Parts: sequence; structure tokens; C-alpha cells
Amino acid sequence: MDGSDSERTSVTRRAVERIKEMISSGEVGPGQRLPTERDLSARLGVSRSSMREAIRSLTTLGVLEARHGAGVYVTALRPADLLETFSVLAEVSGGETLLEVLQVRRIIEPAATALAAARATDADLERIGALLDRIDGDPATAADTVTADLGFHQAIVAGTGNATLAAVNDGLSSRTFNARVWAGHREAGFTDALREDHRRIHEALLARDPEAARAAATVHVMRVERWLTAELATRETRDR
Amino acid sequence: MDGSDSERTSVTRRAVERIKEMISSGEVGPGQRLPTERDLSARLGVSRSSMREAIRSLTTLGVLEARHGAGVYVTALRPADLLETFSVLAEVSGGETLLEVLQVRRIIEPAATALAAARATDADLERIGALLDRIDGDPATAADTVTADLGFHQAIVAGTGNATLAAVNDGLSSRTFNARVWAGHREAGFTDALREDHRRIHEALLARDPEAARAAATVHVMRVERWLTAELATRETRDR
DNA sequence: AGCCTCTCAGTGGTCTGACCACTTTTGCAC
DNA sequence: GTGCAAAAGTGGTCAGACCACTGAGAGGCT
Repeated sequence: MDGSDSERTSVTRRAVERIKEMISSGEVGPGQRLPTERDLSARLGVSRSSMREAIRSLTTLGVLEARHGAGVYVTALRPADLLETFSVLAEVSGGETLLEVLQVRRIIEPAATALAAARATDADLERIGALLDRIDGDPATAADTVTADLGFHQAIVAGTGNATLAAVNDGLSSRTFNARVWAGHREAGFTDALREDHRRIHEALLARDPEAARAAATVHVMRVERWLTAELATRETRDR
Repeated sequence: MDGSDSERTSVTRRAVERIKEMISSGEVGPGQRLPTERDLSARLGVSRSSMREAIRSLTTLGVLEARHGAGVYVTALRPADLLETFSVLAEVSGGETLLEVLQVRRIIEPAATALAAARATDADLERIGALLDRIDGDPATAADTVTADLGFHQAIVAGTGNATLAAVNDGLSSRTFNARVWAGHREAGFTDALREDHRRIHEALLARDPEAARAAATVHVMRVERWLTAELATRETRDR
């Protein structure tokens, strides 16, 4: 049994740990259903309230999924399930943190794009090309462009075949930020530069040229980075 | 934007949104204290149980912090506060995902180490050196070595001055996984290789040589990666 | 007065039991 | 067999009570 020293750990935290153990030990696998809340609470000797808070915690983390009337299930545990956190980060953080986020993307995206140039399947490349057309085309709304842009980068990172890498990068990409980038460039008439970046990346991928892909991706992220720096500077000046 | 139709949204989810609004609108700022649970539940017209689940959710995400007997506080909202998620990923996921995580670290750590070689302050380097001594020294317990090892890499990434980068990388580093690595290498008598990797990284940092630092970090991560691959293979063979 | 201890009100943590909303299964009528 | 309605099961919510802990003020000691 567990240690007789119950220490200072809260009941709920212990319940969380026990459920995590059940998962990591393989007692319940991805997609499988957990015992009922009432059952679990009785088995672990805690009240249903505490058990529910434990489940809520794991649900928030994307480990569990509760279906009203049907039961609590373990998610597929794919890294993509755990992206909520960083989206919250993007929601609350200001300009300073956004710059840091871009610097992280300047590390990840070039490497990912280079990997994709080597690993992506032909189907991946086709999908990426289609998204590029949606960016370059004559979209009805600006929202379309943003969606296609996000999908473009997402598809590239997914083309590495590494779902964890894709999840991390997705978490660092905020839709609202992306929209700001496009709006800012449109205002200044610089959208062609963004489109050229994308075309350059796409060509490198088609050519299966990792180094060219890396360079193209780096140029692209740095352009956005420089834009944000200028944006923050003018905002600073205006607000003071 | 998101539907304001409150139709089928759960009570708890609405409570979460309301609290997030309170934060993003500046009604309560980082470090400040929220109204009491009883107060909040009355104000939003939900039961205290549901309010507690909402708070639990935001606590899990690292947005709120509950202090027993003292109140619920908004965290500093630093990126580091929101690292729990990925550590859970590393805890719960199987071998396949662990490999993916290591591939991500092989992208991030070399770049971060190179950056640290250029940017880290002398105080940073001193701290890193001290941690290296704790790894190389004659530690009382294996846990000490693991702690020092984690701290070593953590300090390096922190030396880039990018807190977001540090938070991401920390989230990809699991203590339990690190312990497995050391245990595995100790069993095979390969701990010297790990120690040499660390020394090589440290020397590159002291020499302010980004490229050497990048190479040293790459070698290190790849060593762990190769070990894990072998480990998974033998495990596979044994279990079948 | 100044300092220390100790009580106590306030707050988060846990428990219980009830009822509601939804899903899935059961079983009856056709 | 088919279709549908009832019922059983499950997560979601609510209410009220008590426990564990914190912080501050009351009271006593030096």
C-alpha cells in the first residue's frame, strides 16, 4: 500500500497522482474508460467532490475527457491534446513575452522546416501547396488569410512527422497575434513580402532542400520579429 | 468571435471564463487576491462546488494559486508558471512520444546553449559551474545527481535570458525520465560519458563559443536519444 | 511600553447526500 | 426484426456542514 506517512499532500492531489499512475502503469490506456466517479472515490477513499476536482484537473490538462452521461475517458494522449496551456499564455501575456515567443519560434520553425523538407510526404506537400494558394489567392476575408497562414505553418511542422513538435509550435502560434501581423503588414503595404516568404519556403520544400528551407523559414520569422519590435516601439512612444 | 450564447455551456466553464475576464480586463492583476470562493460563487450565481472546480481548473493551468486559509491569488503569469502541462506530457506518455520529445529537445537545446554561450552573464556561468560540480562530485544520493543535472540544463537555457524558452524546455524535461536515464547509464557503467558531455558544454560556454556549445549540446541530446531507442527496443523484445 | 503567546474569525479543503441532465441500454409493443 | 419509450447508469450541479490552516488582534508577561 501507499506510505503510511500521509505527509502534507492534499487529498485531491493524491487522487490526481493515483489516476496518473493508473494511466502510466497501463491499467487504463488511451481511449479507454475510467471507473465511474462514485466508484473511483470509493476505491481511493475520498469524497466524490475531491475526486471530481482531481478529474477536473486532469481534464484541464487534456489527459482526461468527461462525457456527460457516458463516463470519463482517457484521451488519446497525443501531444496536441495538451496545447491549451500555451494558448492561455498567449491570451494573458503582453509584448515582452510575445517577443520571447517569437525567438522560440525562430529556433523551432527553421529546424522544423528543414526536417519537413527531408521527411514530408508528397501528400503533405500537396496540402501545403493548397494552403499557400489560399493565402496567395483572392480571399473573401482577412480572416481567411490568417486561417490559411496558420494552417500553412502548421502543416509544415506536421510534415516532420513529429506530433509533439507540432503541438509545441502550435501552442506558440496565436491566432490573434497572427491577425495583428497581417493587419500591420497590410496597412504598410508589405503583404507581398510575407507572400514571397511563403513561396520561398514552399519552393525549398518541393526541392527537398533542407538548408534552403531552414534559411527561408528563418528569414520569415525574423521579418515578423522585426515587425513586432518596431510595433512595440511605436506603441511605447505613442503611449508615453 | 466565440459564441456568447450561453445555451449549452456548462456552469463551471462559464465560471472559468468569467474569472479569465476578470484577469484580462485588469479587474484583478498578477499577485492580487481574488474574492473568496463563497463570495465568487454567490456573485456569479453558481454553487461553491462548481466555483471550486473552476478555480481548480485555472490553478492547474498555473493562472491562479490557492493558499489554504489565506485566499486565492493570481500568479505572476510568467511563462514559467504554465509549464506543468508539458511535464505531465512527459510523465504520462509512452516511449513513442518520449522519442518525439527528445527530438524537440535536440532542436531547442543546441540553439539555446549556443545562445547562452553568447548571452549568459558571468553570474550565470558561475551558477552553471557549481551545478556541474554537484553532478561530478560524490553525491550522497542518485536523486542529487538527477536534481543537479536538471538544474544544469535549466540554468543554461535560463542563461539565454528568454524566460519563455526556458519554460518550454523545462516542460519537456521530466524528472522521472531523467532518473531513468541516469539509472540506465549507471547500470551500464556509462555515466562518465554523460559527465564528459556536461564538461564539454561547460567549457564551450566559458569559452563563449556558440558553435562549440551547439555541437556539444547536440551530442549530449543525441546520446540520450540513442540510449532511449535502445532501451525501447530491449523493452519491446522482453515484453513480447 | 514592548514583546510574546494565544485565541478567534475568516478562508480554502473535504465530506455527505440529494437532485438534475444526459447517454446508453433494456424491454415492450408492433 | 424494428421502433420507440421507459429505466438504469453516469457526469453535472447544488446545498450545507465540518475540518485544517492562516493571519491578525486581544490579552498577558517582562
